[in-house]
Amino acid sequence: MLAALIRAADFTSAQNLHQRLVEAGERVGLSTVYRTLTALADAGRADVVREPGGERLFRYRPSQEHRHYLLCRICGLGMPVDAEAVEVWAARTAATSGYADVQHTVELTGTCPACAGGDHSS
Amino acid sequence: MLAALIRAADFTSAQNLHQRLVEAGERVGLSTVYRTLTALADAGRADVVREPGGERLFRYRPSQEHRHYLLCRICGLGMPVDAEAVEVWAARTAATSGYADVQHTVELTGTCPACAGGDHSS
DNA sequence: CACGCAATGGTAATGATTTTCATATGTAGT
DNA sequence: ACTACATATGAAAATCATTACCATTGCGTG
Repeated sequence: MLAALIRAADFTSAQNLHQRLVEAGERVGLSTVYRTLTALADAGRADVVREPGGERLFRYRPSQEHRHYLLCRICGLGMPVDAEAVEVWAARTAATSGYADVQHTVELTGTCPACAGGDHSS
Repeated sequence: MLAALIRAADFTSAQNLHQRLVEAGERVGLSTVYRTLTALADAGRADVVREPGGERLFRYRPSQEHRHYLLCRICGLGMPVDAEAVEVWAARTAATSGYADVQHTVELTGTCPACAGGDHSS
């Protein structure tokens, strides 16, 4: 199942992943998918973003570092972005705000070149 | 009902707002609350953030500009932050990414001075 | 082999949001 | 003033992802 998530290589919802596994013949329960995904996220080996609809999307992360992504609103293609500036800004804001233990969530969404310039209308 | 949202002065969930209205004697349906809140958000007169639990929180915004907030994880107190750096970064990232129509979501969460240094343990 | 223990999977419960639909409210036209 | 039509409203039902339960399975140990 970890294999499946890695194979997905992009942001996937628990529902979607489960469905794909079942269709692939894997005998796995929705509960287990959620459990594994949540565990992965807790362990810091998966990134989580929240879809407008409220659904949570997971993506396997081989490395240890904190990442941010730019997701295509049409096809869902996710692209890691360099968020150094945001990290710095977040740290500074945290420091000057008086708030403690500040965490941040940054999500970019757009239309990827393929979908944008694209001919999805033809 | 708009009055109630303004009176709240801080991030409030639709459910919460509705409950408060009903308790205040206002005869209003949950549907209307959602409708109004969504309309406000669409019209750009309300900010929306998403709670970890998946709940949507709304906050009235008098001004027209795009804002970002730092929310206290304990008491929910929201504090507008200067996100100029993020805006710039987002714009630049949008430009270099090849993605079109890039939007961004930035949420900071932390523990506000009152809750942090606080004596919530005594 | 019996026992315990943690992981699993199916199902029911939860909770927020959306949809539906019949009703009330209001407006314009006659 | 009265009817016709559009719009906003509220109650309840439908939806959907996620979580909680619980009986069952698989496995290692005594």
